[in-house]
Amino acid sequence: MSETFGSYLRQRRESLREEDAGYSVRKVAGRIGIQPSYLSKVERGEVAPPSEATIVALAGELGEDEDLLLALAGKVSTELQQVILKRPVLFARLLRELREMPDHAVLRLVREVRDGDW
Amino acid sequence: MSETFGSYLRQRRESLREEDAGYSVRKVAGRIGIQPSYLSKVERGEVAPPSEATIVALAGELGEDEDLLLALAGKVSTELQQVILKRPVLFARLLRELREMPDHAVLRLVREVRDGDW
DNA sequence: GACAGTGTGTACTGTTTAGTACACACTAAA
DNA sequence: TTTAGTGTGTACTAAACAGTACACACTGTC
Repeated sequence: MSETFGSYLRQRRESLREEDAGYSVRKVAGRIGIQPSYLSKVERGEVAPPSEATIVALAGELGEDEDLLLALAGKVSTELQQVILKRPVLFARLLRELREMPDHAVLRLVREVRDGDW
Repeated sequence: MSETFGSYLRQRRESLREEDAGYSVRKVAGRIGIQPSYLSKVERGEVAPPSEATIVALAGELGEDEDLLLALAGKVSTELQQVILKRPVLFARLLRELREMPDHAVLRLVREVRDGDW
């Protein structure tokens, strides 16, 4: 796997850092409660992406979308998994059906459901 | 967690066994390539559910739905996860939107998509 | 009464996950 | 020139995961 997660994280953090010195490796690591050396290794892709909890904390700290960041790490949030696990066969069918659909079609579906003429 | 996976498995296997003696713990374990003692422990919930690969093999052997069996083990197939991971934000929104929807509404959605007036 | 087949108890194992703890070398400021 | 702050290298680890290997006691059959 190409190491997108780490470099994405590093870019985002360094970008925030240009305006706020509080976004050093040490400070960020300190705020989310991990070792700076570990965050450094994560950002450089020297180790695998961290746990879901740590990724979520990072997302909060860096103002990023949790689902996106988790996806870059190859993970689906347990929250979302719970949704599927309650009706596995049904959602499995839906997802497979939607696999090849273009974004805009799925998006239209989302809106339809939300605006609920159901 | 209440041990639904193991007992479900055992029930299914013993039911098949009534008509075919080839569904003993030993025979089934042999065919899917695991130790009988391990399958026994799994069925009695003495150990955690097996890996995805083993569950899929069991589903094939017992004529069960893979997604259902995986769900009983608290897992979502990596195949399905891949579908989500390709468009994480979009599918996250859809799934959260559908979380509270009744089965029949979701099912209607599945049909609509399949019959593709899109 | 040997024999094949059954389920299960006990003990152990390699691999993966998700990190920690500490030290080092470098830079900038006071 | 001490001091505070920076990123990173090295070494180690506890817990979880996903099983294996073997032996035992029991049942039915030939």
